[in-house]
Amino acid sequence: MSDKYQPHAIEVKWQREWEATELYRSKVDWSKPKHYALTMLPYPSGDLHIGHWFAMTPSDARARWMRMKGYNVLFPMGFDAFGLPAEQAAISNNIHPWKWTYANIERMREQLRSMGAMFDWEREAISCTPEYYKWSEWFFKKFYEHGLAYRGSALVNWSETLQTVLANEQVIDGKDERMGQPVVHKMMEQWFFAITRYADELLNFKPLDWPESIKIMQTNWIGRSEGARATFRTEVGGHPIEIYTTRPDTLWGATFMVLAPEHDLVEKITTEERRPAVRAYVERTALESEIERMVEDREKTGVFTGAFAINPVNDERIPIWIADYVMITYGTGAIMAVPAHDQRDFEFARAQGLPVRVVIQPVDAAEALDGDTMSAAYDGPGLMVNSDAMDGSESTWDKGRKNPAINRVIDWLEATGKGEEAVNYRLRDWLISRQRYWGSPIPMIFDGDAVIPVDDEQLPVELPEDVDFMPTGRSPLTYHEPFYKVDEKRRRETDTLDTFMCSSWYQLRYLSPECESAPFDAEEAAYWLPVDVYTGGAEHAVMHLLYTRFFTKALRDIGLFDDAIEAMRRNGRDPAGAFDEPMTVLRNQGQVLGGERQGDFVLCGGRQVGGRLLAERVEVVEWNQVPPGFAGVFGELAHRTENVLHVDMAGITQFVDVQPDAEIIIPDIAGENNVNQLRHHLDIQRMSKSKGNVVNPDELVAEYGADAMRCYLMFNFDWQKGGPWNENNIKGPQGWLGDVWEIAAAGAPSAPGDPSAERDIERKLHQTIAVINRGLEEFSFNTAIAEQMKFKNALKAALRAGGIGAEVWHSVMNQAIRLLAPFAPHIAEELWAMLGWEYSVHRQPWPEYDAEKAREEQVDLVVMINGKPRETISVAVDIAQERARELALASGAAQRFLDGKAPRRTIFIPGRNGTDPKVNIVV
RNA sequence: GCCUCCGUAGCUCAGGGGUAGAGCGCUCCCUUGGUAAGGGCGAGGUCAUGAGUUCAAAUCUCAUCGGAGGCUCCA
Repeated sequence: MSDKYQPHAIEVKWQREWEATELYRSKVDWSKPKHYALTMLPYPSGDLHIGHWFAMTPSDARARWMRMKGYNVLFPMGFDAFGLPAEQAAISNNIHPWKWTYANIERMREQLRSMGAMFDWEREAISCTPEYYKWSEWFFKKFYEHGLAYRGSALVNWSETLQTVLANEQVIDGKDERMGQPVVHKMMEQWFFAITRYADELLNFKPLDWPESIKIMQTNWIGRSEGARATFRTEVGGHPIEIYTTRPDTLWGATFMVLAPEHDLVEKITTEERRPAVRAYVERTALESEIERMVEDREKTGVFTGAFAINPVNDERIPIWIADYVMITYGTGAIMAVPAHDQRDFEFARAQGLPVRVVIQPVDAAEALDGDTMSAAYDGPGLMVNSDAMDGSESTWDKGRKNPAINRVIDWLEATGKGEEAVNYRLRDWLISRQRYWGSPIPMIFDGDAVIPVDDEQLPVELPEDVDFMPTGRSPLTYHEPFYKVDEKRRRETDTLDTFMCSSWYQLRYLSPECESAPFDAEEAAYWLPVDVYTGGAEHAVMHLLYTRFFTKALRDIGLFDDAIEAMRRNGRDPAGAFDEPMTVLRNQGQVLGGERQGDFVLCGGRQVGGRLLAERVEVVEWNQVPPGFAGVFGELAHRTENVLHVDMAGITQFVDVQPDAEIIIPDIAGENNVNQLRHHLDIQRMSKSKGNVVNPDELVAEYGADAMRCYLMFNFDWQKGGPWNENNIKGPQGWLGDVWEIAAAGAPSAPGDPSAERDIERKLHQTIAVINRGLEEFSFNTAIAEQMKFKNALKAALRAGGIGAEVWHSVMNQAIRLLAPFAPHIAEELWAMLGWEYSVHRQPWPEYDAEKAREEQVDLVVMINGKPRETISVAVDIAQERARELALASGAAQRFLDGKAPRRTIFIPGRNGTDPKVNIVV
């Protein structure tokens, strides 16, 4: 028996043993309750980073805990393997995406194994294999057959850098989320999924236990608003211009209309006289990138089309303008402009000298609003004015029908046929075609104008391997004739599917990755679905997490879960609601950030010119070691750009220009030093290679062992928040595991038991179980581990104090190791074996919490005077209220403060869940 | 600008009307045949600030300040 904890000696050994004995194979067993724990699958970038460990190992601990609690747990793993990086590697390193991806997967599988997680590798799914994407293609076909996939022309986000279109969700601040390069709008014919049809159902989060922030983000993203649609007509030609507004109560205040520059009607209605100006404006807008259009406080620009429209509510003639503040992608791409009550319209009206007419007058304002003098739009409550029959209607802050004025106007619009109630969404349909090679082919064939799906028997349409990667960024499929040419007439679709489509259903493929007759086995789906707990990063809030919800609902409506529903019934389980949502519970982990780094402390000598020092000499010294009489600049190096140092000198930033021939002295770095070697201060921020603050999990495992790593990650952060990396803190969990090892290795004490000491450790054990249970339940891994550490201390103290008999010690150790198993699976397994218990600790039941055993017998009764604690009296835990009051009043503190007088009142607070009982005496 | 979350010990975080807590770190002491270590004792906090509610506020309410994330010409 080894008396020292040596992680490396045991970890690989147990990982092999677990695999050899199929410890983590999960099979359908209708006699047991199921638990499908899922953690987001990685992209095979080639290296597992600390973020993967942080996301996956706590999830693993929780899955293990559920298993010990008696659930049949499925905890699978796979790879989201299509995507741009593979293609970029192909272009720049001349390596085929297949090779690159598979090599990375091989490597990452090994890295994942070193976590000691309970992944069931028999269920691994990889999205870029033909066995997998056959079904991605098949789903596409099903969607197409059911009208959920369609080809449409739309203004799309086009990335010149990536040579592909992107979904709205993939464009951030006008740049692509991957490379951060500008995205422009372009009219293109593309494939879409009709996600907007599910907008309302996607807004229903009632069945979901998801973080509030994600629900809010999705709600905002879907952006439902209520209002009305109305049709204006052009004065000449009578072209209808449909508008959407959330403020139909201000229809009478429309003094002009604005169309988005891309609007279809612009060409038709523009007068000959205005055409040159309008064309110039439209062209200018098209060239502008999204970023330029989004600059804040941008001055409103636009041009008059020369055309007029008739306002249907009052037959008024108003000018039609075009302006880039109206977006073609929102609503109908055309607005009625009500400058008096909409700030944007107001700014535009003032900039262009257009009239402003008040139609909502606030009731109790000191002065009535006047369109000619007001300095900002008024969007508050009031009474409708200048609105014919609607005058006097009360408009409130409420939106939609809840607002009496809006309600009345909508009724009137509908009665007169001038408009109708309408709901609008910010959400657009999901653009799913990508002009890339490394993705699932879209199983469609063009035959002239006709579009024909590929026969099921011919699926999958396989990606050809013998393609040439050109540095143009164009997809190789577009010039690979054997692929696209079906025959003289017919041509295959060369666009591929957005990888988010592949990851929208991977939780289903895990159920039966080998299944050849269907995307998933109905029996497996009936047993395992839905996912009970899903863990992963919050960065997927509005992409993956919205798409996969849509996907599940679409599959349900197409009827693809019908067999599973039938199987569920057959096995006596109620299928109600089981296939409405993919994941019942969602929790997001935070991010592990780079650690903070102190800048060098520097002494800079040279001559002072203006506000800066031209340094001839810079020396790195010990913190605050400034020679007496030193005349230059000294302090922490806060920042450096090229040769300019920002030195923090007692809180004031001093600028130091290091001269080209200056002498740089850095004692830690041998040889001649240069300015680039100076270490400047680094704030806590994301880990990235360029910042040089990335940590490598493989090296850490080699140094500390997987168990210590797992425990450090769980202990040192609030999991749902994340935080800065601090390697120094690994010592805590490492020392704890070492202590546990020693305690276990020490063997049972031979002394006879003292019932009181044994009762104490037993009580402590059960109190610990309660806290760990709660910690795991709530993803509060840090508190669970802190409690284990405390228990270790108690165990150690008890052993030193003596009085624990062999029988109790064995029972306590047996349970303590089981408590440790989910967190540190290797050491737990080793100690379990070392103490002679049967393989495996991971097949043991979780220790049962016994409230009776956790109960304290004696507690301190706190005597408070006017709410301030003054004295404690040791009493029985179940002390009666009357007795407590008596004891409190008799206490020295009470006597002193009361000084013979009667108390004004006394308040008894019983001790509940661990708190002491109290009596507050008000004097 | 709007929405959400968060400010508790040096650090990372629990608690959440009723005595201010944990781990790490730190001080001091012991060990010097576990030693690039081990053991023991201890110090550390106006719970961001201000007001209100209450017998009692770190906890509830409001305001202010500070931090993180998301949305943003959304008609």
